[in-house]
Amino acid sequence: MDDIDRRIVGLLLDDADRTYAQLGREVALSPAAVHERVRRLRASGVVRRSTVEVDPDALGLDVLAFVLLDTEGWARDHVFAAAGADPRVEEAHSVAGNSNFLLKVRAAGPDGLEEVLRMLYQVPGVVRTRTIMVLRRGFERGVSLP
Amino acid sequence: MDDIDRRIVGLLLDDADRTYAQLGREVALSPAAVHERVRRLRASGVVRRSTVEVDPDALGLDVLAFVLLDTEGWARDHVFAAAGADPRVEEAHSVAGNSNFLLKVRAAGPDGLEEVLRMLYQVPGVVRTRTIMVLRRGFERGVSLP
DNA sequence: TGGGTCGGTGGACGACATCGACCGGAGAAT
DNA sequence: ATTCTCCGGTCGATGTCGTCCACCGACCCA
Repeated sequence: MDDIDRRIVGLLLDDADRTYAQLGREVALSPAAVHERVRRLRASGVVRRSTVEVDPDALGLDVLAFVLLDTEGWARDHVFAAAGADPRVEEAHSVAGNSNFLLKVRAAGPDGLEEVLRMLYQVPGVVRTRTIMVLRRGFERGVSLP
Repeated sequence: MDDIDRRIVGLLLDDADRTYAQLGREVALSPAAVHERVRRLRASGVVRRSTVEVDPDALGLDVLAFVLLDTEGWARDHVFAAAGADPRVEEAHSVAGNSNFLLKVRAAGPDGLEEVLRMLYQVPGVVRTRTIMVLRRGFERGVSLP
């Protein structure tokens, strides 16, 4: 994980369609050398997978909300399992503060969000939810390098 | 944007390295037909770009937090602009509830997070922040189709 | 000094993306 | 009802690119 690796990761984060020849030109290496570095970045788990960034609205996913979850007792494993099983929950974190968990939920309409909330109340230990509705998305980008 | 398009998007979300031949087999279409559909999905903005999912820890980004932002007056444009200029802010949303904005911040160590907070207080209108620190990431996946 | 290892180069090969020519079916207009 | 048109598909050709292999130089340590 040297500086060249970090530059390669940064370039791939920006656009994973770059060819090895292009990457090689940008980091002053042969295509084969870049190929080998990327292979190792993937093998070591630094690069997990390549995916595609989509417009949620185009898929009808027009509701975005963050849900704070309050629980009683140790509920982490149940919460993560239940949340992970619903594709509408994009993220789940255990957090510090007044609540125990924070989920990011994206759904097609308010009904979808409500279904997620109902599902969450089935989870043993969950006693309260507080939903922060997103009015307007400023931006959503993934990890990006400085 | 028919059902086949949705299936293609779902497959690309899962793994964008699939060849057109593979995609074609999965949706019962020729490689060329899939190629044309993907070209149009990109042109129409449904698919924005292809990127790579990385392990934040491998890049030293070990701090994740959500920051609730309280403002006075109309501060949206300033907030989004300032937040967008800092690569440590991965998301920024205008939200309903007790606070006006919700940011997702990922940094290398607590110092990076504090720098982001200091930067935010420079933004005209910002009067308070509340930071929700993530103790443990359950999962972070992007949009996924049911 | 000399062998071993690691990471790089260059070239060859086959797979794949990409394009063009052709084709068939659904609608619209006559 | 028939013909025209257009959209979206298949098929096949071509050039680029990913991928592998053999070789090489630098560096480390005995």
